[in-house]
Amino acid sequence: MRIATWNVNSLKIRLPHLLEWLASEQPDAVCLQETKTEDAAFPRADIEAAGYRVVFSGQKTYNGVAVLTRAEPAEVRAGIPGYEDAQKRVLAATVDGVRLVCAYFPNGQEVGSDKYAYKLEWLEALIAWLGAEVAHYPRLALLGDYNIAPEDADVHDPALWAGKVLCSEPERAAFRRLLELGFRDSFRLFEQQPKSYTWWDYRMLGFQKNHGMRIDHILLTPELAARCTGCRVDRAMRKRERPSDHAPVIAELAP
DNA sequence: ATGGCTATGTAGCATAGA
Repeated sequence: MRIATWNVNSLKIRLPHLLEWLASEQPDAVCLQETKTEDAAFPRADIEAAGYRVVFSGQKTYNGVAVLTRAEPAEVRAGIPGYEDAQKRVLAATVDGVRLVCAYFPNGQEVGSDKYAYKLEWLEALIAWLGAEVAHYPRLALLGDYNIAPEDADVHDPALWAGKVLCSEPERAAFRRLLELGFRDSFRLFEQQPKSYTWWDYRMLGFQKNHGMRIDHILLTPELAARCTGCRVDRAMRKRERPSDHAPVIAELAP
């Protein structure tokens, strides 16, 4: 089973990229973030024509998540239970015996800002919820744009980013707390190229210079990690005209 | 040091992203 996550930075703009990528990579399940699309305007027909079922939770302009699956999804739930949030950031579904949680973590803007406080509060709610979920779903994958670079090795210029949003200690501590729930970082289960990133700034030739960060992740419960045979960043679509600033991350799970 | 792009909403810029 091939599962993937991709922050598309507007599904409307990126739909041609997505359809081409689905055809070439043939994933069994895909979690999308930043669809920026209201549910009424979601391009369901195009995605179904490509051979996927799709569920989504979106809003105008900001945020928005979707889960595409080859098989019929079950137990579809939007949001973090008990955490009221107008921002559409979380969507969960079960497919092929795997509980998929698609998440678009808050950016946080700047350490000390209101948005940063919201990010930390949101992280608390997520961790509390997932602590219970992993007991209920031993085969759970948390896929998404975490907006956290877990280690300095995940940042092209750690000195420049030290203590800043995406790299601050409270954010990294939250990531470690996810690991303490038993999650494994699928990317780090395998030997990888140094300076592997998933996001590059549109400005200043960020991609061409590989000035990036690894902020999109696939975390797996131990049972799924034991089945994981590979994880990679797919940079191909980032090289195209009008790309998303994020590249997809793809993990392979043995039956 | 800042921000250089990109997307959206909406009609000339403001906001947000990371």
